[in-house]
Amino acid sequence: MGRQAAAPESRKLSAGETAEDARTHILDAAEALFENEGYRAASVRAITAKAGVNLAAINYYFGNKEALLEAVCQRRLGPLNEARLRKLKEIRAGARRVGRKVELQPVLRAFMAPALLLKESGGSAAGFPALFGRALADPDDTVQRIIFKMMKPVHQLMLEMMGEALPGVSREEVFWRYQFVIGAMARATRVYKNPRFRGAGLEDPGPEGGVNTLIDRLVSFTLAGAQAAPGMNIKCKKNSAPESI
Amino acid sequence: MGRQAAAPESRKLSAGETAEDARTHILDAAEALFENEGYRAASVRAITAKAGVNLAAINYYFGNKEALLEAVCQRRLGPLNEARLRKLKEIRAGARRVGRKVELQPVLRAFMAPALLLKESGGSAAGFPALFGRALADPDDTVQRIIFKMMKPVHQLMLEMMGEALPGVSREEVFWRYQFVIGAMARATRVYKNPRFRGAGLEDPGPEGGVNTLIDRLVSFTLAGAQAAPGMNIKCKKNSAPESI
DNA sequence: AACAGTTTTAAACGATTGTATTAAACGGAG
DNA sequence: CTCCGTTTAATACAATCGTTTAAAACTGTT
Repeated sequence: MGRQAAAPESRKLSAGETAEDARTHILDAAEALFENEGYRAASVRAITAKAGVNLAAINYYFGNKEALLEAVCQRRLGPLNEARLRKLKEIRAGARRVGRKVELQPVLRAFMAPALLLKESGGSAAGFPALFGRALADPDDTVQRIIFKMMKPVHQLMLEMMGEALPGVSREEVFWRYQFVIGAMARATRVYKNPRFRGAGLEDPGPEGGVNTLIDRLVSFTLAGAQAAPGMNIKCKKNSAPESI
Repeated sequence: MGRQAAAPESRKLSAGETAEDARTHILDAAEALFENEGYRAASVRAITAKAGVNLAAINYYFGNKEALLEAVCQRRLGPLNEARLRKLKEIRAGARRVGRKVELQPVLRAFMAPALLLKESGGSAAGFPALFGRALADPDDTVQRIIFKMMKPVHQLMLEMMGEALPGVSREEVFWRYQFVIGAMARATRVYKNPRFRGAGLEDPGPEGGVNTLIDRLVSFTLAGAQAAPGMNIKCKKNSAPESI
């Protein structure tokens, strides 16, 4: 714990802002490597090499590798979750104003769109959704704790508003439908524009292969799924006709 | 590469079957540790210690750690995918027999049920679905290659049959809906019975908290999602009334 | 009992990991 | 210029990684 909090706090750089540059370069390199290799596999040596800084720079600026991961996530997930919460509360306020219950579709869109829109934000942020999609399933406890802490307010509000939008559906049922939404979105962030899936049934990006199309598909899928009547599909495999339409 | 294929091939053990026991103990320990720690983080020392065998046993029986992961996956995913393919072909044959198109609901059930049913198969296999759910998002290339190779036949048949069950839906659209199905299922395998999510909006396991309930929820959600009309939810955010129902 | 093949053991290998240390280079203020 | 706080640099550290080696222990057969 020797040099605790050695990060610069005086902030009186003026000329080249080199310190802020180094931090940013490290964050960018770490984001890219965490996305492609995972948290554990991305070594501090690889990160510092890619960032063009010295090996010790990570410990100097962030303390340790775990704090770096937290900073990487915070940089993107902070504004992203703020946008989500703002939009969700806006939706709820709008519904209150006209004395109606919250509508499910804009809620799902408010949750998913900000994340996927990062994908076409030219800069280095484009890689974060995939990184986050990975992190959701990362076995590392460090990753899980960081993600869970940052997502908790969003999770709570989403569960509350989905519950309101789905009257008569039990809390447990709402919980699971929200999990399915998360799963579908997380999968999308990892598959979209991933060269591994090129040609695996997906020939061209298509005439409308942009992120907006993907968001529409996700919202359409999860909206119908979350509104589905439960238990309709139990034990009707043999006697009924195969299709109706 | 020194001792290539040093695995026992003569198979003339008779008394205690100790060799097969060691292999099985290693597979069980590796399965549990891969599930909880991930492929990279689960060291061969931890695996062999948990299995109660010598450190060198993994290299002796499997060659290296990567081959061990492949064996772990093969042991569960082999029979599992066989069951899936058998059921899917059965469904298709049944549809052909009556001259109709394949129905989507049994297709989704045939894909998801065998995997989730492992969760309540008392033995060590119960941990595999979560392991597989993780592996789907694992950043490690080794993991991805193994999973992709084993899943390819299932993926191909699923895409084909979902395409048949969804006439008029483009191949690209079918591809994405299948990805959403995979994502929802993968998320379910990792959340179900995970102590981390206990109390996060899910108070009790509920009176019907078994795997069958989860499967029904998944099938219900993904069936409605995959059958949803696409693009219905575009551009209706501002001018229309906040809610209609 | 002596042998041959299989399995288990203890020890060590080189490589890589995250972090700590210590000194050198930098840059504006006095 | 000199000084001082900040940043960079090279190097070393202990720990752990997957794998290899060679000898010991065990097995059933002759």
